[in-house]
Formats: sequence, C-alpha cells, structure tokens
Amino acid sequence: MKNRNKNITIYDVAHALSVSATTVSRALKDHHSIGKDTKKKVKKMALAMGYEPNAIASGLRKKKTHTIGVLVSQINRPFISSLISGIEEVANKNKYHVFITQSHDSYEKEVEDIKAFYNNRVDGLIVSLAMETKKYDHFLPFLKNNYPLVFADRVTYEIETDKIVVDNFEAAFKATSHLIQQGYKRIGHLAGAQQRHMYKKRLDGYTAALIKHGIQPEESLIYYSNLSQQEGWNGAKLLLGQTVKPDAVFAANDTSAVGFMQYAEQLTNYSIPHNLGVVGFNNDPISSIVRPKLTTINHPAMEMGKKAAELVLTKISGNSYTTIPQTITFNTDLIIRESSMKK
Amino acid sequence: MKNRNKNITIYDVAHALSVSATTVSRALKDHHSIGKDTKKKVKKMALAMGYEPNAIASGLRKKKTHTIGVLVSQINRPFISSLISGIEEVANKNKYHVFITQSHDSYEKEVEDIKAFYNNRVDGLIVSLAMETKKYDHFLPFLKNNYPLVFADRVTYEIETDKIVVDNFEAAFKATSHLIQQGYKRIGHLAGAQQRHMYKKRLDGYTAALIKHGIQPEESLIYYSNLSQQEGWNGAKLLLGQTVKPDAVFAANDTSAVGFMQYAEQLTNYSIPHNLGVVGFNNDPISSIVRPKLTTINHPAMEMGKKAAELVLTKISGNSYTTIPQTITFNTDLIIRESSMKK
DNA sequence: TTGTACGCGTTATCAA
DNA sequence: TTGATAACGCGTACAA
Repeated sequence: MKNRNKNITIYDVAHALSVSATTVSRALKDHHSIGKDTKKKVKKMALAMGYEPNAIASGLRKKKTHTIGVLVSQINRPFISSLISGIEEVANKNKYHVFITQSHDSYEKEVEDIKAFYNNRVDGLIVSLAMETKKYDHFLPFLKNNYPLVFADRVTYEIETDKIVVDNFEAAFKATSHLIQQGYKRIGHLAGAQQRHMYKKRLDGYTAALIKHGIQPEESLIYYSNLSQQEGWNGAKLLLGQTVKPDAVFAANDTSAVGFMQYAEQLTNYSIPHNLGVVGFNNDPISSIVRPKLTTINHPAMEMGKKAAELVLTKISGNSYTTIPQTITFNTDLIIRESSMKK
Repeated sequence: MKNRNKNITIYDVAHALSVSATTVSRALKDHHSIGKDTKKKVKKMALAMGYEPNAIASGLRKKKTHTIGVLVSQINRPFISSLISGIEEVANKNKYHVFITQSHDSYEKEVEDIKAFYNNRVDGLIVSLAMETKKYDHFLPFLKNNYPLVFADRVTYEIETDKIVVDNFEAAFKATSHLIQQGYKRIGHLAGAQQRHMYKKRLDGYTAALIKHGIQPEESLIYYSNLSQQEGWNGAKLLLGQTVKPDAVFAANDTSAVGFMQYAEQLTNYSIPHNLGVVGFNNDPISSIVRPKLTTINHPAMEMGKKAAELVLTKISGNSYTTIPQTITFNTDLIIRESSMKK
C-alpha cells in the first residue's frame, strides 16, 4: 500500500515559505492585498510542490461548488447531446463545471440522482424528466433552499420553476397540416407517454390540425409507446394491419418514425411517400440517412441548452431568485424531405 | 432574497433530540453501537426536519467522495454511450455515482476536466482520450497519489495504468480479409489520428491483411481524418476521384463509412456492393439503418464499461493498488451485412 | 501587506 | 451505548 492521500495543502506551501496559509490562499487567487513578489513566490512554490486545490474543502467553506448538475433520460439521443453541449458551452465559459447523469427514464434512478446532486451541493440543476416520473417530491430540497432549478424539454407544470421548451402544439400542428396538404387522408400518430406534457401537446396539435381540416380524429389510428425504434416497428405492424389503415403517420420522434418506415419497407403494397407518408420529430442525424429521407421537425437544441445554463447561472450569481419563474418557448421548423412528398 | 443555505445539519437534529451529533451521525448510518430505539428516533426526526446529508463535508472528512469521474470525447457516439451505461450499472450497484464530462476531442478541455475531477477528488477515473492528446502530464496528480485510473478504448501506452481495449489489429485484419475474400482487389482505408494507438492498430491490421494476401499496400489509398461523416464524404471524393481508384474501403468507424457511402451513392458508375465494397467499425445503430446495410465490427461496449468500473472499484476498496497494471483485451465480431457482399 | 483564529458539516478517536 | 473533541483543507473577519 503506497502513499495515498498525501495531498499537499496550502499549509505545506505556507510552511515551505515561512508565510501564513492565509497569504498562500490569497496569493493563489490573486487577492489584491498581496504583494506582487509574494504572489510570484507563492505560485512558483505551489507549482513546484505539486499543489492542487481541494474543491471539496473550498466548497464546504464557501457553500459553493462551481458545478451544475444535468439530469437527462439518455445521453445518446442527438437532441439531448446537443442540449448538453449548449449547457457546457455556457457553463465552461463561466468557469462552471457540468456533471451529467442519466435516468434511463426510470423514476427511481431519477430520484437517486437528484439526491446525489443535492448531497454534493451542485450550485444549480437542469433536468429533462424521465418518461415515468409522475411525482416531484424529490426536487423539494432544491426548491426549499432556493437552488436554481430549470426544466428543459421534458418539463412538468406541477412545479413552479423555469422551463425551456419548444411549442410542441404548434410544431405538431404544422407537421400534421403538411401531411394533409400533401393529400394524405387518414393520418395516424405515434404518441409518447401522456404524463409528459410535451407528448400530450404533440397529440393535441395533431388532433387540432385534423379537426381544422375537417377530418375526424380516430383513436384507433393512435399508437402509444415509449417511441423506441422497436415500438415504431410495432406501431406500424398494428396500424397497418388493421382494417382501417392510415395512409400517413406523424411520429412524435424520429427514432420511432424510422422503425415505422422499416416495417413498411418490407411490405410490398406500400411505397413511401407515394401511398404512405411519414413525418418525424427532432431532426436527428438518422433522419437524413434513412431512405427516403425523413421529413421532420427541427428544434434549436443547442440554443435551448445555452439558455438553460444562462438561466441557472444568473440565478446563482445574481440575487434575482425572487423573481417569478419564466417559461421560455423556442420555435421549431418543419424540414420537408422525401418521406412526405406525395405531390 | 429568500432564505438560502439554511440547511439542516446533524447538529440541528441532535439538538432537537437532546443527543450528541455523534449519535445522530452514527444512527443515520446504522452504526452497530447505537440502540435500536435511538436509531428509530433519530431517523424519524431527521426525516421530519428535512435533513439531507452533506456529501461535501463527509468527503472532506473521509477523503472519499463515492464518485467516479468519466471523461470521454463525445457522449453522443453509440459506442461511448454504451460504455458509459456499463460503467454506470456497476458503479451504481456499488453505491457509487458517476459524473461524466466530454472533451470534444480537445486537449485543453481534457486537461481542464481532469483537473476539475481531481480538484473534486473523485475516487477514481475512467478515460477515453481525446484525438488531439499527445502529452499526459495532466494525469500526474492521479498517478502520484495512487488514485485508480483506467483508460478505455482510446488508450495510451505512455502511462502505466490499467487499460480496457479491443484487439484492433485483429479486427481490422478480419475486416480487410473479408473484403479480399469477397473478391475486391484494391482496398482503401479511412484512417483515424495515428497518435491514438487504436487507429494505428487498425491501419496495421489492414496493411497486414493486404500483405498476407499478396496485395501491395498503397499509401494513396489511405485517407487520414477525424472520421466524421463529412470526412467520410471527403475521403470518398478524394479516393474515388484519383486515377488509381479503390474498389472497396475499410473505414475505421461507421460514421465515416456512411459519409463514404453517401458520396458514392450519387455517382452513377458505382453500386454498393457490386463494384464498391464498404466495411465500417463499431456496429452503431446507423449501420443497420443505412442502405445497403453496413458490414461492420461489433465491440462489447457495455461489457468494456462494466469491466472498467469493476477495475476502478476493486482498486478503490481493496488494497490491490500495488499490483501491476493490466491490459484487458476484448474480442470483436465481424458482422457481415449487404455493403460488402460482392459474391 | 500579512497573520491569527475560527467555522463550514462530518466522522474518527478516545473517554465515559 | 453514548458523548466530547479534534481534524479534514480552505476562506474570511478581524487584528496587527
């Protein structure tokens, strides 16, 4: 067992120079009250001795860790990783570090991770909720103690705090209207978990577009799932196997849209987009790799991440955390590609 | 400005019950020396008062944070996110928390993140190196103080520590041999940064397979890049635009292979796999979404992550960290799909 | 410009 | 079975 934990502290550096620990502490952070030559001397010695600051001790003393926690469902979704990149960019620019964990859409994991973030006293938190989550008590420690908490994308309106979202209703309305304008008559929907506000809004937008164009919504054309690729496949199998079949589908994400397309691809009586239209959501990279290329909705994921981080940081540093929580809504674009071009 | 930082401590709980803080501390962690009824009483009061442990203070005192840091290039690569899932699974099972950051393949970011992990005294570290990294001094604090450090996938042999890798030479050899057996005569290679051992080994395996089959390697058939989709496209443009053209390519990852295929797709004189073969590496989900489906190499990413975490955890808890660093090599499989089926 | 003394919240040690 | 005390490493009010 070798020498473990023989970390060098400011005391060691102070001792080596016959000055006080206070002087070392101040010199290392360029405090104005320390002389130029002393600073130089201290920094040189600290480097020579291999001193590394202990953020744990500093955090305990200052009650500030210079970290923000990010909890997402899964990091391997293109939308999420862009969101995270946006968060990191802003946070790092402000000398904050970002720690990421994933809930894998499990409520239990979400609760545990949030607790770990609180126990480690991150200065702020950005969350995209798990599919499963229906209770929100685990955010109480953050709320009670006024730690900045921002929800992004997968939000809940049961907690009063800042939210970063896109206009899911309007996006779904646009997507569905586009299919109608292309001449599709009976449009189905691959829907997500309805306790997630965003998926409910996508369903609502879809329904509203149908009604606006005089089409009667049919519950039998809607397939609810976790929107995985497999579930897209399953949805296609079910919807296209019924007697009342859709001739187009609006999927609540690209992943399930691709699964849907793959099932349809192997049926001889379907050809996308000629007698079957597909629109997805997210503009994931696969949407332009799949053939035919997938029409989809683009969000400004990176911008949303940046905004979320900005919100957290201003709340941390400012004294603005008495202000009323705000919801920031970003716009989306419909990206028309081959999969919906009937005309 | 509301009440911030009014966190409840074990002293508050102790005071409310007229016991000592020591008793509270012990009761909460089920120390054997505390009576059953006292434990019950303390836990109940802690819950009622909304006490939450402060991991910062505990970490300072115990010199142990129960966290492990993971540094990767980018979280949005399927291989990486599977690796992380494996790490998380093992870590969480052992009550450890995993904090993830990404270097975005920048040396500076890697240095900064490693420093932040050290400053926050993570108990162990798992790293997949940035493409750019050529110096390794930033790992010194971990090495000097015997903190467990494991490299995974993108490793360096300039540091003596544990490594988790796949046999890149053998995998590349298999992939290239397969193309030769399918009847392709002039095989190119999309290569990665050669300071990363893994990419060098893939190039070596490719070269060795050619030589073994009596084919003279040609430097003009090798395109070096960061292996992005765009660079795959650029590589195709260059290689297929030369007078000496390849009739097949082995790409060091799937992303660049897809870019390559997309460029070739729009050339009328090429048809994959009939007069142009393609093999990728990683078995990313896109490899079975792209058409024709991509032949590729599968790694056990999740298993590699699990093993990395196990290694770190045994080193943390055990006293085995005097033992000699080990390199664990995982096997790969060639997954034959349409893109290389000339026969 | 520099130093002394204390506290952040927890836990290890020693004593009762 | 419980308690008093010190210490983890740092930052800050106060003093010099």
